[in-house]
Amino acid sequence: MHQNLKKIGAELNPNVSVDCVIFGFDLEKLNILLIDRGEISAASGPRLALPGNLIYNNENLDQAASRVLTELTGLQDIYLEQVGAFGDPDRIHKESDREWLKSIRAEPEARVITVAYVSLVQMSGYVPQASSFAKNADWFPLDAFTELAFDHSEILDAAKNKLKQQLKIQPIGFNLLPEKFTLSQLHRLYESILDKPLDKRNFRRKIQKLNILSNLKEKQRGVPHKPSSLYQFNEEKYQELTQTGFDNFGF
Amino acid sequence: MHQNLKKIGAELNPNVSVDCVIFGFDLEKLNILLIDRGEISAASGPRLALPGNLIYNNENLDQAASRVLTELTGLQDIYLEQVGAFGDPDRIHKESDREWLKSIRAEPEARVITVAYVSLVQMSGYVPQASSFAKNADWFPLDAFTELAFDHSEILDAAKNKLKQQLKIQPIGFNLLPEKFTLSQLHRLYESILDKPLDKRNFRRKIQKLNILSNLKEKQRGVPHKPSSLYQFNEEKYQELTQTGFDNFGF
DNA sequence: TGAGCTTTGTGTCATTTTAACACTATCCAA
DNA sequence: TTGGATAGTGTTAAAATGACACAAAGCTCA
Repeated sequence: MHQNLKKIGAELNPNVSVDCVIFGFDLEKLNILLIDRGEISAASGPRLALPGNLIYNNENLDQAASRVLTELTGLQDIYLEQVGAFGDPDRIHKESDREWLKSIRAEPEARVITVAYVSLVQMSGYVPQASSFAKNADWFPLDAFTELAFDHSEILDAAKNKLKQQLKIQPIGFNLLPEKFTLSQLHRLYESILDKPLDKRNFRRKIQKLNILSNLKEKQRGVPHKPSSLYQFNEEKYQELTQTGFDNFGF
Repeated sequence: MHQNLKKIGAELNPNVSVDCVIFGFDLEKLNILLIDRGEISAASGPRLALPGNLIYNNENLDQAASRVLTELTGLQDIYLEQVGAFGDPDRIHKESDREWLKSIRAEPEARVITVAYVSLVQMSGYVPQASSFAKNADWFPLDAFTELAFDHSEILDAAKNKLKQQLKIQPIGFNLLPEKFTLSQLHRLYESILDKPLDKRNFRRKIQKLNILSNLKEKQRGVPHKPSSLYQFNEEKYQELTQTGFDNFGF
């Protein structure tokens, strides 16, 4: 039987976990990083889940989120922002979830509250490598979605909303786009996050007024249409604006 | 010695707590509801703390917050909104805090992460009644502040910020003001929350355009100056706007 | 009783921001 | 060379913002 361990030092805390919602952009649409839990014998629940696991007692929540993300997917050095805590007593007790937990946890029946984190990365820079209990780790398009394990669909929704809000008070894009990018790509990114079309000319005017873009005197090559100018974020101004924020970027 | 209890059913969870940041408005300034932990013998740390305690394993976080608030301060039926989780491993291990925890917890050394909640109430409607381990519960002005127990000052800051943000995307005031109130009172409320002066005329113009106020054809009485018109929130429109929100209420 | 104190309540104007809208330029491919 | 695809650009009308000052109304107290 499972006994509680004394919760000091570097022991896993059986009651608190972290989950990571990692968004990636492939220059067309948003994707999310999920792990595959593999075949679940009896009740056939969803196989996909957010990367997440119990915390250790000697690490803080932010550290735990980074560690867990790395352990399950190999991704490193990602800035994670807290979304909030999820603590329904039954959140992990669906039949298919319990079965899986039995295979990976010392106290599979323990009540676990989880703290969710969100981040944005440039997909091409991060190739997931599954390990630990993740059978696989990969990017999945955010649209056309199936159900996730536990309450992870709910967490994903909360993360999406957080992201939308964030967009209104901070510049976003630095982590999601390659170093050189086109305004159309940035435009698509904003449309993906806000999940609504934005007028092209108005978008360009507004984003330019933020004064965080440098127009490299360089053009796309090899595209079967008029080539676009390439831009770069002015890192200094971008960081400055990230710190101070703006009251609203009213789209 | 303290043994871990099996974490099922209605047992306290030694690793997760909730803390409540309750703001009240006295028509002049913001106040916050705190409990007094009483005399602490040895190390003389702060006596004041946010009302908070461990959760039970069979309740969700929102329920736990409501219950704990009621148990410690007597306040009931308050809508609480989550601020976030705070989980530094040492957040409750200052000397004065440990000493106090020994007197009220079965596992005073356990690692505890806490989930913070925030709410707004009309002070006059809620008279705190301390009980449980709260020696006293009362309102304290938000300005001119001393340190709080644990990491509660940090939590308070986060709650204040949450409140400021909220103000920009939702109407606020319904819970904080008496049924009939003046525009000046609402004005002071907004200034208190945003912690900056707002132009009187511009404020009035803007708030009126929201279309959530009914001008009662009634005036203040007995004030030693020109009496103000009294207003009421149009509950229907207020709720509607609370649901849908607005993109920005740019002050 | 009227003079003084205090707070209410109100409008304008210049500037900025917003939303809506369509056509030409450039490159590649066939 | 033509057709297909995307890039890039400006105007206008309407709305929102921020700055700003003075008369009206009630109370108090000398």
